[in-house]
Amino acid sequence: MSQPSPSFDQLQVLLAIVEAGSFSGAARRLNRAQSAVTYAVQRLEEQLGTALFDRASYRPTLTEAGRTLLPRARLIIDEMRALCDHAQGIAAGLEPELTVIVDAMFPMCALLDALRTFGVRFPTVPPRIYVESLGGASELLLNGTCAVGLLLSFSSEFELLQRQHLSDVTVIYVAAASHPLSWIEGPVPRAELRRHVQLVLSDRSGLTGTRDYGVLSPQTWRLADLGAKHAMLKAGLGWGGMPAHLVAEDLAAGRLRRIVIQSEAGGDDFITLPLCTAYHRDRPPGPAGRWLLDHLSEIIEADPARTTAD
Amino acid sequence: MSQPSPSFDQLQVLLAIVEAGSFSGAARRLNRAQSAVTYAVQRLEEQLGTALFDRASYRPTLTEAGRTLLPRARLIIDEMRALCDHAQGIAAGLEPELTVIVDAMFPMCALLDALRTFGVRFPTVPPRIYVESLGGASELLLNGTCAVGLLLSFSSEFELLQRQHLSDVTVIYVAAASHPLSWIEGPVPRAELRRHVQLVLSDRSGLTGTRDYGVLSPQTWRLADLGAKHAMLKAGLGWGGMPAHLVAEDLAAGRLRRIVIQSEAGGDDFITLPLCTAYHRDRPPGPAGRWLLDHLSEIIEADPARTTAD
DNA sequence: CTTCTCCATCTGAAAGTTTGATCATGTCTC
DNA sequence: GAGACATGATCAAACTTTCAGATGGAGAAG
Repeated sequence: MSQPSPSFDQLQVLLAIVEAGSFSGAARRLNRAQSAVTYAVQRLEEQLGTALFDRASYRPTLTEAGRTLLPRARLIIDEMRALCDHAQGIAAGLEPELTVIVDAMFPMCALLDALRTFGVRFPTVPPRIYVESLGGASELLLNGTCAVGLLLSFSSEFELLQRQHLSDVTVIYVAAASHPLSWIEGPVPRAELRRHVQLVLSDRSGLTGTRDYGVLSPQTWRLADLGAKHAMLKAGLGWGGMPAHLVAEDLAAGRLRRIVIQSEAGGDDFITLPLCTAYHRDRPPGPAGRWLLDHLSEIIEADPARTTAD
Repeated sequence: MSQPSPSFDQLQVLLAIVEAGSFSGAARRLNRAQSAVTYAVQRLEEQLGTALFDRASYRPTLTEAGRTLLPRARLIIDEMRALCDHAQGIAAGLEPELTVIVDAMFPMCALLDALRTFGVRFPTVPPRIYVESLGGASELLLNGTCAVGLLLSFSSEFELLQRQHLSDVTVIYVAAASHPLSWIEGPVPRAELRRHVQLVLSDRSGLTGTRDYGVLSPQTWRLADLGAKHAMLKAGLGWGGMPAHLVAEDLAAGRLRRIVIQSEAGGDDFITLPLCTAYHRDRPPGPAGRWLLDHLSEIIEADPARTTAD
């Protein structure tokens, strides 16, 4: 019973008629004969099983069915146009999609800013964002899952990744306001730190090896997710390092307190980790990926404060 | 340069191939010759300007372009199928859409329940909901904007509307906890009420005429929107009647207090307004509208508490 | 009343699509 | 490793769909 589905072209004719207000007007607009338009509409109506236009009056007017079906037709046409644009972009050398791996420590708001512009500049390249920590992040670049990465550049596998330094992220030590360490006035002696559980971001990939960064306590809980670490810090389950921009709000609101570590030689009481853009040498990104990395460099160069606060 | 857009049929072939895993499998599934499938894919690839399948291996595999384009194709096909279903529903006598006018006093959650089932039962009839108060509601039925209505049945124009009683909504008088009337212990004398501003739901349609319901104070503020009245009551700007089910939460939380009116003859201290379904006699609803009204009757008959609480 | 524009219909011609046969190639079974 | 089997590309012929151009009736405009 169901006739072959309406063709895409028929829907375009339908739209053209509605916009032009008449069959022959649509024919002129489409550079076709009026009889072709009439024919297309007749076939469409036949396939849908319902009249779309009321020809009783001089100007054809949409029936109620036509009126409610119209938005669906418009949607289909828009989607088809998007598909064609997408394909055309691919044909012109753009990536079909852009997979991005972001280290959880990376200042997300800089990336979001960049992606906003990216969406306008490359509407046909849908981005796909992965978030991982430490070695897990570079692994996605190495195994080809992601085309470009925004990473911490201390990882060990230098050879295969092409990297470019971006900026630094500041990691400070914090604990919940309810945590015993918060009660101590002034710098905290290292001996005291060792008596409390430290929450350490870990890494199931094994790529960062056994090296640990900033681990001061013998009692550690390992977490593979920075969000989970954040939550456990706020819950008072331990102390540990966090990127400054991720805890600024909690510090201001008093939910977390900064822990200043008593240092032997008056050294820094925070850690600076270098951020970088990266991609696999064997699979350099296309124009869209290239643009995203360059644009991020510009953004962060223009406003380095992003990585330390907000 | 841009060839004529791909046809809908070509996308279907694309999907069939992906599902079947081979060209000839797709051909069997579509009851067509294998050469037709090959031809369709070739044309599609030519029109899109990019290869979709990698034929190097025995089984054709999607290229990256094909993989990212596939969801778009699927979406278009689904939308087209929805359009056809919609049209088929219309052809079978269903309404193209169902416009419903709901009185603001009507217990919305009963309608939401009904609409949930409605969406499953009539996936091709998109509902369109209007909310108005009093005469404004029946007016939309009378002028043909809406096919069915859920109204208070005290309005005056009986002749043109076909109505069916549903249930009653209980209107009680309330004031904010901060309002002077809330401070009075026990029933409030009418003389006291007259000294405070009463918020009265009004009606710009003029259909309910000059009749007022439950207006007790000479000082009135008229509001055409029940939500606004609710907000102003909570802000303590006056006292007034509200459907019990809309203020139950506020009463429980103490934001609003009920006002019991001292009555001369021990009468009720609340108002009962009859609810009804309605439609214009000249434009009876189709199957979908009919179903919605009947189903609402059943729901409310099964659980009349909906209209008084929750 | 004339002229213009509108849409439906008819016709043959052009374009697009399908079929069935054939071929080269890759996979599976024994 | 040989034969059976399945796959995709290609081609020509039959077929279907779509198109342009001409014609006619009906409403709108002057």
